[in-house]
Amino acid sequence: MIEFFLRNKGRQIDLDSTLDCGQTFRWLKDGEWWKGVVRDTVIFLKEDSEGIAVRSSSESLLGRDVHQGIEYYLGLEDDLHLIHSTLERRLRAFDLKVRTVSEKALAEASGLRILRQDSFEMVVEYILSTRNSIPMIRWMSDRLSELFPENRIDFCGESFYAFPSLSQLKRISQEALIGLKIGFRVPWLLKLFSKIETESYFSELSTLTVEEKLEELTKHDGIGYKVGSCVILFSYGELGAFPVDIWISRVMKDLFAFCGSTKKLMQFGMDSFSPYGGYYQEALFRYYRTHKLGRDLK
DNA sequence: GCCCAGGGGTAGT
DNA sequence: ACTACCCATGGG
Repeated sequence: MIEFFLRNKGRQIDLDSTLDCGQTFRWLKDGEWWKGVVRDTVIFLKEDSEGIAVRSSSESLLGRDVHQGIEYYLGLEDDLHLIHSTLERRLRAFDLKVRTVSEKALAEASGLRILRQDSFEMVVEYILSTRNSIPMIRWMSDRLSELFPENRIDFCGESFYAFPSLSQLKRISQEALIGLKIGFRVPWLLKLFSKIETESYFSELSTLTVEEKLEELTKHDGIGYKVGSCVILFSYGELGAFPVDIWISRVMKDLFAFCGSTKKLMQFGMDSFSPYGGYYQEALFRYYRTHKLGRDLK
């Protein structure tokens, strides 16, 4: 076991809002510790005012030293001061209600960071997210991982499962997926698993522009603008991506009196809050959900 | 652009 | 028990 302490050094992070805001599905809080699997490494995180205590099952993470791997994964390299001040500048173009609500939302999300997750895992999990709740997405994703005993990692007396690779999922049967209550999403996943040749297909998309990434991802069944922009934001660190779900479309109507298709709302968000629309979107999403606002809108 | 199926868990009443 | 609601997409 590797154990170390990651000092804040002025970089704020709030693990609760970062790991429980809908951008990631498999992290669980157990007492004071957040427990999760990043690729094939089990990570435990515990936060205090000085920084984050880290326990890791491996010395390396994402092809780097685990210290640097964690900093990358948690988005600690993002300059939150710059991001928030840029967003506040963009917000000056709007009226007092927009600015007031947005500033509250941003203040409450002051330690929320965008993660850099695995692109293949994000694609599969966000296809599963279609018309689904976060606990069910977590359940499906965990059961899917447990189908592969070779993915088990024992750490600190508990068992964890790494998310399956594409080559593993190519071997999975339609019946097995149906058994995981994946329902109408099964044909989308089967088509994806058979069509894509190597997992590097997804990581290679990182060199494309946001528009090109969206165009490529939405070629696949089960990936529309919402799922595609989530993958782009949460795995490629495209901080301008602006996923539009039911909550964000309520926000757009409530704050901006803006109605329209997912694509139009997404484009409005990307254009208006460039290059950090993703951070603004997460703050609004969290604010409206935690305060249960806008539910009487459509 | 509009409408609708797809399935099951769960929180609120 | 019953209802409304889930971080939508694809096809008609």
